[in-house]
Amino acid sequence: MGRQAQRPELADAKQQGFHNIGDASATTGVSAKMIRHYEGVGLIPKASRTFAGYRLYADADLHRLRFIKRSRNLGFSMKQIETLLALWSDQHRASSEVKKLAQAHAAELGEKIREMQAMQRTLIDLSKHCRGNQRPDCPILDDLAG
Amino acid sequence: MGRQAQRPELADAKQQGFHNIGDASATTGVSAKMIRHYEGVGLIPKASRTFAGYRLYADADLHRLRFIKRSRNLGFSMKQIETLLALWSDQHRASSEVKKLAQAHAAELGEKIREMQAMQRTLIDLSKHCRGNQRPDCPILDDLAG
DNA sequence: TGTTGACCTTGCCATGGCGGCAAGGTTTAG
DNA sequence: CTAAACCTTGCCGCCATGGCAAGGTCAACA
Repeated sequence: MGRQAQRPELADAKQQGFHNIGDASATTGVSAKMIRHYEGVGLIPKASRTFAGYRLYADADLHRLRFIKRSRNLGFSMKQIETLLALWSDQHRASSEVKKLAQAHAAELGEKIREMQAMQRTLIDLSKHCRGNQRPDCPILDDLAG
Repeated sequence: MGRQAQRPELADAKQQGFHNIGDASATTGVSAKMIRHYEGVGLIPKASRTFAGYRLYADADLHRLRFIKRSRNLGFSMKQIETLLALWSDQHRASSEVKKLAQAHAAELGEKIREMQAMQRTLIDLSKHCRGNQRPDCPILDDLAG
């Protein structure tokens, strides 16, 4: 007990404040699958491992994962998040760069929103003109048929 | 000349009002690639072929392709379009079914629009609070970092 | 101590709608 | 006859994610 067991390792690491991928997933909201994927594509550094090959995450890694999660929640693409992460860890960044990226993304969103609203308007409009009863005549189909 | 050449076939078919895939693509706005794909997944029937294997499309096929194109333009999924096509060719359909599908899709769009608007609002809000200058301090990154 | 069940590992396949490229056959115009 | 423009099939890529399978590891409990 005073000495360490031969190769507990995971338990050891946890006592030293590390987390396995399940814990990391649970506390960051990023699925284990995606954590591995992010590692694969280089969004996060390669995790250290236990003797048995289990991935280990320190608090800084969890922080980074939460950053990614929040960025995804705002709809940023992986490529954009790559840039955001670089800016985040760059002490000499200009905030204008971050702002530019955020505004560009907001504009992209606006574009998509406008497209979808146009679709929605058309659909609602068509629906208004459709009786929606047991009869087959339907202005919606007529419109789609041209 | 009076007699037909041995195996013109494509020229023959065109004279009979058929179209090759290039023409079909040009007149419907659906890429040749996607026309083949739609055939593969059963959205459109298997095209007839010339001796040489070139696909041939009659006007009814073009009509169907335009229907699909317009449906895609309104954001319907392939699965939904499958249903729409079935309703279109069903003389005994109830227009209520079409309307229900259109309204359901409009609702889906509304949901996505709302999500994206929420993202956009957050981004714009964060951007407002960011100076956007040469200095590194940035509320956007601060927010992403939690 | 042995077993069980919950974890972890890698790797491959699927999604949705496309686009692109390659290697080959066909047609048409010059 | 040749060159260009078409057509064919088939495979790979995108993006971000989920699922499944076959195997190794670990923790807890009897």
